[in-house]
Amino acid sequence: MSTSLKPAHIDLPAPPTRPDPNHAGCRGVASVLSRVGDKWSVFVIMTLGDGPKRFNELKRIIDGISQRMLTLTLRGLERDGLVTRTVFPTIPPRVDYELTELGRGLADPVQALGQWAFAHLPEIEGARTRFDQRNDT
Amino acid sequence: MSTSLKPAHIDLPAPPTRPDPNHAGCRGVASVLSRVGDKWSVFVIMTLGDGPKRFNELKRIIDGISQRMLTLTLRGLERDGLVTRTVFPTIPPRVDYELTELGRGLADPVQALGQWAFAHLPEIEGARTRFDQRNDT
DNA sequence: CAGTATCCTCATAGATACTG
DNA sequence: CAGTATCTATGAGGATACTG
Repeated sequence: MSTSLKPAHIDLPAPPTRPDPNHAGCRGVASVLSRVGDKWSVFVIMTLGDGPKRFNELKRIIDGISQRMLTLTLRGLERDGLVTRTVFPTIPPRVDYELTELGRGLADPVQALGQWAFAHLPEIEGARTRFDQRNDT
Repeated sequence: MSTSLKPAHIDLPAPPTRPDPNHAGCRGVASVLSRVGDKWSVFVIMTLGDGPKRFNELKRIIDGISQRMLTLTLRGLERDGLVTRTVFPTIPPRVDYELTELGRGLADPVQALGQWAFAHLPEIEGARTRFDQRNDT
């Protein structure tokens, strides 16, 4: 595997000079947002939101994700204690992924953000269009 | 400038085959989370949370951010309608950045996520340590 | 002061092939 | 079925130098 499970963007840059509580929080936020904001984690968390799923089940539902990326995303989430990985030693093998209590807790604020995003998507897209028109030609 | 203001990870991959409402929401979420989850946007949004700031003021406060990345991040946020950029044609020039109404609205769910992150950071770090011990040898 | 313009590096993510 | 292994490209992000 070429990609480490401890990506650089999770262990963040230079510590703040001021021990500002806002900043301490910010580092934590950013650490979680890096995890949650990467290309696929949200999809996986949301998909697991309505019950445990198997590997290829996730792959089918999320569509567009490569096998490799699904594996890496799941390992990352597992590392952070957000999902559990349960292996059933049958033939063919079966592996279930499920949100932990922690993972379900994370799903809430993420969904809040999601609802905000959904509600304001028209505004944002409008702003993007206007900005691009001002700057394109 | 080598980096586009319309990064590929914001205009997302293949559209879902099923018009699942959950999925439509997910794409929106992911779009915003990509913006919010990139390396610096959260810091900027949070820093602007307590009032407008100037370019170098932001650069000093956020520390670790390069001039280039601050510029790009601010442009991205401006493009999405989350911050305004106000130029005072004085000498030396002065440019103020400020959260828009939209930006302040985003700050709320982001802070919610941030508080969750801060509250559960010990759990997450514990999980990471245990995972790494299981797999490092 | 507030940026652009370049150059460079390395991590992220896709495609493909192979395996227990 | 559920992964690993390998190769490759793309582009995010840093360093530095220059400018209105």
